[in-house]
Amino acid sequence: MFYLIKVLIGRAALSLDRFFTYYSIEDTYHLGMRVLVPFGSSKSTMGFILEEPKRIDMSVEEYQEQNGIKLSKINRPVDEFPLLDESLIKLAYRINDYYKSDMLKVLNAFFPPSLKPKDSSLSKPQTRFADFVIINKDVSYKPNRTEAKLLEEISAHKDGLRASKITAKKTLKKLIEAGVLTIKQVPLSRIPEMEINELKPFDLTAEQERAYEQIIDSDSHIFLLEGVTGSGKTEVYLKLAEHYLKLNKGVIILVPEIALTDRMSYLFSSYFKESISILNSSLSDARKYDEYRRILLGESRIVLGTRSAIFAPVKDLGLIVIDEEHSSSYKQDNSPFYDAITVSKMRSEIQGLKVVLGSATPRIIDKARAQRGLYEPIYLKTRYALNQDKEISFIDMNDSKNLNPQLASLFSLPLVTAINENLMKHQQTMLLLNRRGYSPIFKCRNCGHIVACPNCNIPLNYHKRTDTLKCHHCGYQTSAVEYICGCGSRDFLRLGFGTERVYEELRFLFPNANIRRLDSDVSSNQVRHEVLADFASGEADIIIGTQLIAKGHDFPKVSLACILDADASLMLPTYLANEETFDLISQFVGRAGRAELKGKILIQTYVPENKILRLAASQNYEEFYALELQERKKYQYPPYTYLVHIVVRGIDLKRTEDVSYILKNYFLENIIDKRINLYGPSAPYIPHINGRFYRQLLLKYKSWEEMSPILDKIKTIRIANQDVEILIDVDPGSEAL
DNA sequence: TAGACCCAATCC
DNA sequence: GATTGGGTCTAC
Repeated sequence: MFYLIKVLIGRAALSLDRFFTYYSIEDTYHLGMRVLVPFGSSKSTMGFILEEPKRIDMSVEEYQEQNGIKLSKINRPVDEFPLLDESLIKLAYRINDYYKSDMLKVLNAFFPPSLKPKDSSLSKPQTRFADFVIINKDVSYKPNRTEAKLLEEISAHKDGLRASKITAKKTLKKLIEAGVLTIKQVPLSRIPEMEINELKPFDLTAEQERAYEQIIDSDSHIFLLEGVTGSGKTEVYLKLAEHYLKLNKGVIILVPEIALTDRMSYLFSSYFKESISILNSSLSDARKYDEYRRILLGESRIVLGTRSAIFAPVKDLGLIVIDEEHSSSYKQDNSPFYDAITVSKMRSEIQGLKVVLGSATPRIIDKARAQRGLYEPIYLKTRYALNQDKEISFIDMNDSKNLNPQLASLFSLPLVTAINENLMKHQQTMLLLNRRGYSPIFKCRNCGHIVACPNCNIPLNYHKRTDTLKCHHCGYQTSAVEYICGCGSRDFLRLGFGTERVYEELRFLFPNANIRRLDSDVSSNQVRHEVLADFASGEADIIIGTQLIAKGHDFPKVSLACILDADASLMLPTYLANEETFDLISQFVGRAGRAELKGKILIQTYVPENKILRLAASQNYEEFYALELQERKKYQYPPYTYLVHIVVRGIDLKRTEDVSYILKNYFLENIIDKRINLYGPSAPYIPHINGRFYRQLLLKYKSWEEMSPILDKIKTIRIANQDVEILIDVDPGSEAL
């Protein structure tokens, strides 16, 4: 009698995306465990058990003979308990099937860094242990005075006292020898005690109460909670989480990014105290592991985190909330290219749980699903404690009346006047420019050459503070002072504006103002926090930033908000350009005039009549939705068709092109009389990144049942062309590179 | 002629 | 992905 154990080898290779079978005499191996197995020439390789081992009632020798195969013996388990339960393994299979990935990449997305299959994590510290001293109550002993004092100290601690905290080592040793005290190894959490403030109990408004009841009572599984900023979605989430916790069920709350988790995590941790785990990328690997362990053991029942928290192994998950569901950060832009919203729906189908998608401006595709009855729509309309009184002006940057040759090109006359007026009133100003660095173009004064990235061949951005030239695409950077043009010149023009330059220009124009800058070049989270805190407290007069300043934060004293280059994102080569522009601008506009102050909004644009800009400025989501839906229909984009973006990349240009044509021919043969259209192959906007050449294809399809099997068979092409990578991005976040 | 180097094949 | 083994290249 023995057990047949199918193991997925934890090494990334096309030919290893299948099971290898081992045997064991013991019944210690179960679904979801990591194990060590001999593999090829290596004695010990990490693998995963993704199917429950099968008991075979004959000897290993007999079985090998009957089936004509040789089985190796499994070495040992890695974990004392399974990391994944049956529902998570089902989820992994579904993700793998939908996103046309491979199991190892999918598992890679599931685990925190220290458990990821690739760096086998065995040598790394996993759980930290510490010695704790506990009292043996059944041993009778007459302590002397010092001993009694120590015993008293220890008994004050319910779970024992940390051995390292005891100074009376001799007494300790003596008592251990006498058997009164024992040393116990206790797993230590690296999670620091959170500063928890008492949160006043609150009541939901009638409208919030209605939304809450509707979600709990309805038979639907997916809800689209549409509510403007300030309509109190967060309070609804809190009460929902509380409800599920009372039912002894777990909850996952997803937020777009760390900057946003601050307010939300403060609120939730104050409310749920030690039963919550907060996951974000700034945690150390060790802490991520500790949190993962707490979730796995059921110590924390509520998980608040960014995209990857959708895989949290929460016990008896009952509810998933996805806040700001329109955020592009829920889509992973590398393999397995999953979208947390799609994954949440899969978890819902597997586990029968409820999903709440919340947003003031839902993704077009989700709004359409709600309209078609796939999601249950819920509205929170009332905006409270907010001043709706706004004055919006569009500044036509083509109109010379608005410009002054003395001023830098991004500063129109009405803008400078408005900032001056606002400064005189001691009110705050926010400026948005979605471009970091000093200038986007670094051009030789002698020969006119524009300095480009050696990897990507797109213009390098000049950064003044570090005096470097940076590629915003691949991260390449080089010193600017030492740069010499091909023509021998060292004299360069810096053209165009990034936030760094706007900051410098503002200092020059308004020397007495207190000005701050916030973009992803502002290095640490700590500093970003300080910048935001300074501005929120009213200490700073002006803040210039990228989209980081548009989202989430509450700045009650802002009365002027300006978008310096509103058209920038309209030009993006994706069908989502309008949607992204609308989101960014409407959110930014929402920042001004939130309290008692009247808000003034200035929008600098070369297309002042553009409808998207107009609707965004007036935060008219419903009308934008209707308009954009017509556009999508006209050009056959989601939700009228669905997309698959295929990227081919390789070291060798010729091979990369060849494979892209192999794919083209393959698709052409297979899409005949199916509702599938093929576009490409084409060279993407940036055809060469980090020494690799890129080509892309786009598929538009109507039916996944038709599309899916065609994508499955790409595996054969992959195997036949291993020198070139083929990336399949189902439901891409942008269909062009 | 040993060692360096490269490529393809294999892994229960 | 890691290792192996075989084939070819190369330097003294």
